[in-house]
Amino acid sequence: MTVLLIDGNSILFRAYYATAGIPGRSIMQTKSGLYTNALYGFVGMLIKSISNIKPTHILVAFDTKAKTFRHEEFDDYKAQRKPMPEELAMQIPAIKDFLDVMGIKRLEIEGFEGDDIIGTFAKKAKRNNHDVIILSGDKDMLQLVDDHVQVFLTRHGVSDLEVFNIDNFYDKMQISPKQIVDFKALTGDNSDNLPGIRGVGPKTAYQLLSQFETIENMFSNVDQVKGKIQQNIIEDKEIAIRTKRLATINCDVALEEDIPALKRQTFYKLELRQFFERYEFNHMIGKIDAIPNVEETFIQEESVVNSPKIEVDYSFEEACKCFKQPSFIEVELDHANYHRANVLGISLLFEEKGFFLEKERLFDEKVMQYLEDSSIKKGTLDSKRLIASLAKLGIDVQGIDFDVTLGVYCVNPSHVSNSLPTMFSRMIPCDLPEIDAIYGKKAKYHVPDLTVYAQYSLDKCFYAKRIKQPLIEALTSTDQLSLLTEMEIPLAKVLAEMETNGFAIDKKRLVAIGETFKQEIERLREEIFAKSGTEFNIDSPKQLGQVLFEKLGLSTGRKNKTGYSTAADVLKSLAEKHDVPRLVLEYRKYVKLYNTYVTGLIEEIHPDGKVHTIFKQALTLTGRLSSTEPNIQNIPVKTEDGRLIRSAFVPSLDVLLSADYSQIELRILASMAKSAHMIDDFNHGLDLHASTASKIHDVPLEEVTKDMRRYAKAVNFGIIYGMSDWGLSETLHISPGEAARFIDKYFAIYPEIKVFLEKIVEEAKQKGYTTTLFNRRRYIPELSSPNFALRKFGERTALNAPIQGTAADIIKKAMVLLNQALKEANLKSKLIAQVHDELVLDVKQEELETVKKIVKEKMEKATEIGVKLTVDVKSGSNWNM
DNA sequence: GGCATCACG
DNA sequence: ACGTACGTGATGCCG
Repeated sequence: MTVLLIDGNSILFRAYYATAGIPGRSIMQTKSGLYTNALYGFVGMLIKSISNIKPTHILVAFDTKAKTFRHEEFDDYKAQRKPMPEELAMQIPAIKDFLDVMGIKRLEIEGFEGDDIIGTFAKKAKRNNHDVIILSGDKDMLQLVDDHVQVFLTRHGVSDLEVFNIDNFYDKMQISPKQIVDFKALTGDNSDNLPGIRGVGPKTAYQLLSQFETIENMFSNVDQVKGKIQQNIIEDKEIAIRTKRLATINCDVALEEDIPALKRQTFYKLELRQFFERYEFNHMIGKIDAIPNVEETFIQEESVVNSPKIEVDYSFEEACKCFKQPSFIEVELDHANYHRANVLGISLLFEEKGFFLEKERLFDEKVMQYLEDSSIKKGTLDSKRLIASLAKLGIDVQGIDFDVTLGVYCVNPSHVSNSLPTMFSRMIPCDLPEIDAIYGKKAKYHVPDLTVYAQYSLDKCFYAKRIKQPLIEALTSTDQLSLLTEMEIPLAKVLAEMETNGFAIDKKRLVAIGETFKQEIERLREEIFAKSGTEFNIDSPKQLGQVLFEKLGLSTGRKNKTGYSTAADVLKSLAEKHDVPRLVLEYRKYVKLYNTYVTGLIEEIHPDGKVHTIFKQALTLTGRLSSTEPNIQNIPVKTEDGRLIRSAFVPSLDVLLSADYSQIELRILASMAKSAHMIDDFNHGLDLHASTASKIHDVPLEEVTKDMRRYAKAVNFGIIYGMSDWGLSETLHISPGEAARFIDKYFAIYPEIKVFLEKIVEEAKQKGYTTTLFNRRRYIPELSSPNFALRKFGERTALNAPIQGTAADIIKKAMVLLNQALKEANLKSKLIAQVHDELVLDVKQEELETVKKIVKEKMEKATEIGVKLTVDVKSGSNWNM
């Protein structure tokens, strides 16, 4: 039996200072701003120790903030010690969490230091003939070394340890373990603020201890000490005796627990893995298997799941008998992109039994009836994926009333993960494999045996079913259930239809446009080479930087992590001085258009001549959608050449219709802040930016110049993003002073806005999250960061998220209402895209006027927010309108 | 796989 | 003194 006793505070300090405060390197943090450097060092040290020492019992002892008997006895004890840095103190709860996850005993006792707890347990352990290893960064611990006790001291960092035991002790220290305290009594200890005997340094101390062994013996024979030191010894005797007493570790602390309480408990890989994910120690996840558990091997089944999992039943007849019951359904596909995939089959988890139906079975009448029966409720992991996948087989899935991913998204958008095991294990113990473990990834992608993916599929349902109730409870308690059931779940169906509808692309036109871009690129490339006098890879920021800043000697602008920035604004400022930066900007524009929007887009065209994007419904932290494969939310619009790309987006019916909310975020701001002026301007159909400009400059509306409007517009937008005077000055190319005056003037005009912005940040700080009109939450942990920049970031996020999120809510509601209205009116026209504040429809010519009316009506009336919502509707033969 | 860049609202 | 507007996705380079 080996007992490992760890001096928690001492190791923490070592771990913290080993990686903090190195010039030019900031303290390790997670994305959300949690400091993790000490945690990281501690975790690494502990895992290494467990692996090497394989202790049966472990204790981590901590100091408490309370005073100890040493303070009672000596006011100045450790008086000069700086307080623990805040960045370290805040990591302690995480370290304690880690110990709990690892099943390791931890202890702190008021009135005693960690040392005393360790000394006491060491004494108990050796009485029972256990081997003891003490881990610390503090040399004081060396006094505990004896024939049963070894001390491992940190040397560099926390994982490089030096072993002290009874055999090597004298060689290393030239004194015995017991003399450590005598040595301190003679020389004093600066770190504990303990005085020694004046004039006695290490050399004299060694000499005195070899002569007298202990200080008590020395005092009894002080006449044998020569010279001036004798006088000091006599005068400082009491001080030295006190120092010895204070430096001596108390090995007789009255403890309730004995050695058996330190026995290591089994740890669970899943919990540990969750812990590593939470603190972004990603590379440690792969090492979990190597950590010896209590029984050396991980007990996989024990209490990982409380109820036995359900085995797949392949019997079709048995499945049919359950078709009156609600179920959880998951579809298995042979491709990551469900629009390009073939259905392998579906798993159905009923109340007690689970089945897998292969694709062919889905066309059976009884199955189709079950799936299309809206009165029988079904839960899913991703309803949009299920609906779209089965729609291709001609099955119109009905009755979906739950979607666990959307449920988690509503509870906390940051809890949604690409990895189902990660997402599930936040709520319940989960040993579901990663999808890559079933299908492989990249080049290793393959469809495994039916039995493999069928069981995997059913397992997914199993976990989904188990977290349904906790999710509903969570959503009910936060008043978010209707956000899920009345907004997100109905929207999933609408989005599935939109994606399936697809957006038609005029490929010939796109190719032709691409040809002209290609020529431009070639021409610009030659000219750049000629004017810079060298041939290089213009696409490499590194090489471009060398040419611009070294060869051509242009003045360097911003720097970034890898070198000098060659970003657009930097090149723009250089364009006046030299042709090359101007040409590079042109070149980049065409390369972007060609690579991303010609070549890239063409690859995304399906055999039906359309692109079928995937709207990510549970990804953004604000509630917006995002779009991938291809992203149809960032198709160029700002430049003439860019708009050519848009002209290749065409109707598959007769005509395209685009409807966009006019300045919806500013209207939401006006509404939330109850800004009378701003609400009035919007309700009277005024140009808000012009109106703002007129108020700022105190001129009539007619006298507002273009520049005045442009400035006002920048301020209006900046408000939504939580701008600073500096940020505004950068975008407007004015001085920060001028920008600050603009902002002051703005708040004087709209005082309610200022109050609102302050209130919303304050409330977010207090609650830890923000909410939208429809109770969507975004948690903002950065608000409590000690890091100034992160905290400021949190504040900007806090005022942007409710606005951006409410806009997202409103258009989502409008989409559900609009889709419903189009169906009820039996129209063939259909929704095909959403771009945050814009909806695009593919319209039958004869329905155009009707559809325009319905779209405008549904969007403008989607929600009443106390400010008029205005929608502009356009139509055309392509998306460039 | 991270970074820089640039497309959108 | 800090470090600098919110939210996304696709691409090419580079270690």
